[in-house]
Amino acid sequence: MQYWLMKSEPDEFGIDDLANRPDQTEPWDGVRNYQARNMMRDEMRRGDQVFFYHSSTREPGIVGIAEVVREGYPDDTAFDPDDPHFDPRSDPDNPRWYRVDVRLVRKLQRTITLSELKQKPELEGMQLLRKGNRLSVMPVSEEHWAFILSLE
DNA sequence: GCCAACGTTGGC
DNA sequence: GCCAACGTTGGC
Repeated sequence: MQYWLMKSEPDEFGIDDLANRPDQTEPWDGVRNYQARNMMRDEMRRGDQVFFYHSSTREPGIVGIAEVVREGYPDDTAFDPDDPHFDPRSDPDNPRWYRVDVRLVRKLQRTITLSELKQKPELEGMQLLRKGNRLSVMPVSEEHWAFILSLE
């Protein structure tokens, strides 16, 4: 099993939105970055655990845990001209963009904030904390996963 | 709202 | 294939 972190802006789709979805499950669509696409298409497996991270908000940080329940499949929001993530270069016969489905495992008891994570020497080298990191989907090592959970 | 960092695009 | 211009991300 592998561990991941996925970012979402709570104004767009937050942890409570996931909690309120049918079966607490949501397709993670709209990602238009090749590195993130490759991970969703090729690497994420059913049962993998995911930190749900709130970005671009007053207090950015990890707010919950989700789980991959469906492995990579084409993101058909790219085919819909009315969708904000429409991409005319993605062809249904040769899809450019992929998504996975994730289901809520649980909300954390509290937000583990970015500023708190930055202060932990144990997390040195974590991708989330690297300068200029903009990936919305990234792997988390087992050690970092366990350490972060111990902060809760 | 600012701006640094980074990815993508497209002319050459 | 290079690289300048542009758009986006995301913390602050």
